[in-house]
Amino acid sequence: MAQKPGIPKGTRDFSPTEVAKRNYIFSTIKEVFETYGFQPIETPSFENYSTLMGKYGEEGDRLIFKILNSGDYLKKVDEAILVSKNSVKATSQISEKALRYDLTVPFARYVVQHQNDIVFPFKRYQMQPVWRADRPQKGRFREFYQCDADVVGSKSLWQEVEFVQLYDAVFSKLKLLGTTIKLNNRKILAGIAEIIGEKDKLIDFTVALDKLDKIGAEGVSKEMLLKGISEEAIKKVTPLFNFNGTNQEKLNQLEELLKNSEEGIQGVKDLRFVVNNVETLGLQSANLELDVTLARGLNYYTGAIFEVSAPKNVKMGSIGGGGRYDDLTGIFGLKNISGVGISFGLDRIYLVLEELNLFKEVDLPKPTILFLNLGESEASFCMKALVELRKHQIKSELYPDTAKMKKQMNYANKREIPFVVIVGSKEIELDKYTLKNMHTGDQKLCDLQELMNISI
RNA sequence: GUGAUUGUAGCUCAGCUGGUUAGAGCGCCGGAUUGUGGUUCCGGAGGUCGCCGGUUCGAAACCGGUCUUUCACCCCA
Repeated sequence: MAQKPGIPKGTRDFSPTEVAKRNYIFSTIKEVFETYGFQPIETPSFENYSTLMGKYGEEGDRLIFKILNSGDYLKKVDEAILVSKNSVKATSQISEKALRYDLTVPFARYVVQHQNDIVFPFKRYQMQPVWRADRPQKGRFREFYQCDADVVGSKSLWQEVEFVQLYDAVFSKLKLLGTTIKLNNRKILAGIAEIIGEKDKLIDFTVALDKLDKIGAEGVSKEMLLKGISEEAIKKVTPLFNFNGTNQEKLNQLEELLKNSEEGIQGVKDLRFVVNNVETLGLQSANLELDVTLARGLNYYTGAIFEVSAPKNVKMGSIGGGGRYDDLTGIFGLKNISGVGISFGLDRIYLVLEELNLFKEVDLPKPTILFLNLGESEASFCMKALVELRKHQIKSELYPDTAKMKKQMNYANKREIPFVVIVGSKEIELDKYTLKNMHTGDQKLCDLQELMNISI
């Protein structure tokens, strides 16, 4: 009985056209990365279990794909753990490898491991798949690509300015106009938490605040109360629920609100540097928007936080994100190295471009000329011509089987091959080729040199 | 992990409140047309109705479980 074919949940096959479109995005991002001075690295698809675990929070640990040990892996597990059916404890005993969850942690590991060979500040980019054991939904897969660019070993805020420009450059180049680059700073969030006297609830506070545009001011207040944040504190942050105006106006408001928090004031200063310089330099198509509710990846970001949303008419989660982490490599033993980076979500960008019909005509690698196969000696004659054509980079192929002409013509038609060469006994005798233009239907007898002059 | 949702031919889908040989369009293969494709006409192959179990005289249809699809929550790109 034949097995029904299928692929795991949240994974996809890509057709030639899809691959071509994806490559178009890849090469665009890559080109801009290199223009900005980044160099590529690659890391393994899977890392040591211990390298990844505990780096993304409890939720992250759950979403990491673990790889089962080889051999009789249950034999070594403590009897007590097996009996207790404690999955978490058992996992650490039956798995010592796990699939990459993002590109940042492996990069941190890379930097520490190769610190002696790296010239700091180190600017690297990396475009590889990552895996998450998430439940798939719109724009969310279990295998997807991230395109990251990070700088380690520099605390300069010019990097933040450059990353905003880089985002703008890529999306402009992709003709994806009207994206919004949201900018925040963890110091602002920490400052606010300090002002309202809920410093220890920073994470709960920001996670709730992050949902403002989704559940509204009322929903946010409710969630904050639920997390044990006092009513009085919530009252103090209400101005943030209606936070608008230009970036400069927002900065002024924040300055006033945070005047009693040293950290908060530093955050305002940092943001002002970035905002002012981006304003001076200008952006091609993106909008830079200060967003105090932005709180993604707070587990490790310490300074700037970025997130890019697609143009407003497209319903899609963020298509990019990033931020600064002052002690990126600390967990692997290299202290005082600051990192800042951004990421492009290739698969989501693809969906957005598709929805907005922004893929230019993709060049599918397909032959310009198909030689029909009308028999063994004819095929042999054609192969000699093919050798020459291919030496001249002319994409060409011979229909592999001797089949009816209708069938071979059909094949050329379906693959949209623009030219067909017909060689029968007549042509062999004349040492010529009948070249047929599949678009116009015209055909003419020509020699090898004329075949080579085909340009399409 | 929680809550919904989907699953019938290669593809897109019909199939009435359970009733006997499960249909269409497109695609595929062959022929009309043995050195000429896209059009047309004719013919053909292809499905244990996602899987397992239950209810029933009888299940593609009803019920339960499981997998899958899509979506929301959580979280994230």
